[in-house]
Amino acid sequence: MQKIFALVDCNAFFCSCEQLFRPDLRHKPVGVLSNNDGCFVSRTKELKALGVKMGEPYFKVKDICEKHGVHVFSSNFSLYTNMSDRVMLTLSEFTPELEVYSVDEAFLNLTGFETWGLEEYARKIKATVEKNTGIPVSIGLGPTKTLAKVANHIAKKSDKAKGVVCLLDPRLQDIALAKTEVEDLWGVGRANARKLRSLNIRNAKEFRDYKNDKLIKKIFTKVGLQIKEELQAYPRFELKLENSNKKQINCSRTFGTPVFELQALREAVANYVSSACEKLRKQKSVCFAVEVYMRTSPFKNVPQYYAIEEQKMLSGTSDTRKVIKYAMEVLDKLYRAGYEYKKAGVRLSHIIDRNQAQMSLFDLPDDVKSDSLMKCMDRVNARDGSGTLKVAACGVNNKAWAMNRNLKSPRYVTGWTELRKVY
DNA sequence: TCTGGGGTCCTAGGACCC
DNA sequence: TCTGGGGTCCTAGGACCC
Repeated sequence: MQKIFALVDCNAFFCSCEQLFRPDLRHKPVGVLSNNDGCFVSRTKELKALGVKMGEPYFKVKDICEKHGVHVFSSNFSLYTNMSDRVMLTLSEFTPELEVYSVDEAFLNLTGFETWGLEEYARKIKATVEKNTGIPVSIGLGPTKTLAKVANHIAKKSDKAKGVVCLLDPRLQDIALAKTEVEDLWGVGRANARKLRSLNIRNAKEFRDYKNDKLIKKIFTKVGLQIKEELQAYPRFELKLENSNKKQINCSRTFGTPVFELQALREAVANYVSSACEKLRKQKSVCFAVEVYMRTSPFKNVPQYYAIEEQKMLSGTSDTRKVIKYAMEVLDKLYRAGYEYKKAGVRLSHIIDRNQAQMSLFDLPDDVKSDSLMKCMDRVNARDGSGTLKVAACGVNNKAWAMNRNLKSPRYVTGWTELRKVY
């Protein structure tokens, strides 16, 4: 039986979330900035029309924004993840199999739904999501994930499509692929687009019909060939269903103001470790290694320094205090005085399920006391806001390194409102 | 003045083993 | 001085995604 994939993608997701609580901003140019109010990460179509690009640094287009009365927000991730949960919950009612691909995208398995009238069904999904959550979405349908992506791309751009495009008919695939530039394909980035162009492959149809598979595999690896086959309507990427745990957990931030002192770096890194360990405990895992890095600003004409090192641990842990201890050893070793530090980060890796963690002969695994302390901390922070309870190394005030978020919207969705995830 | 953050997957190459 | 071949595991780095 032919498989059928749908890709549901929220339109200008972060902006749509902000507009929900500011109906006066509907149909206006609105943008959301990255952390530290750095660059644009979400734009309404009205803002795109003003020529503001994705990833554009805010300071470069501030003039244009002020001139056209653009409403600009700092990012408010707790709002976005909360809204994302609601969207995904609604989608889960329409399919037995849902893959949450990112905060604003999901793949649905609609195989065997033909009898319902697929396009009608997709329109019903779209209408229901918008009714339940207020978030507008576009939907692409196809026999493979890659073709569903292409369909979605067209659904977003075309006025005629009214938000839904179905690419199950091979004749429509021909037309759609001929109109799709190779760099707009899912999985084709800058480097591989350049390679394809050098073979005189300009659009997705030319790629799909290219004869030399061996050459594609050689210059573009196995994945390149899989993409090509997906364009030929052979499914190569399946839905990823299991709520899979992260294999590495990062936390890094650019500082609001540059940092010179070791003590300030220690505080910042301790905070990043805390947040990473919280995520680690949430997925009931432990890690065996922590990596720390620090850097100066590559955009600034000052002496540059970048250092990174991993510290392995003798036993798996998710105890914030233990990981901080290891991280501080690395940090102290890497730190050089006299540099203007602009960013630091940590990465937890070698992550395994807590139950599978082997006992070590040389180091004590997390004991019951550690577990209950961490549990208590997580509970309080979930209830009263993150950072209510922390370990002392995180510091308490005077955070020169804290993020600038001057344009943040209020806390619209408050308290402990996490929706149960039972997709 | 002001340029984000968090992930995954693949491959090549080295270390090691028999 | 001569010095195979195949397998596995790990890591660094590249590319890509949203």
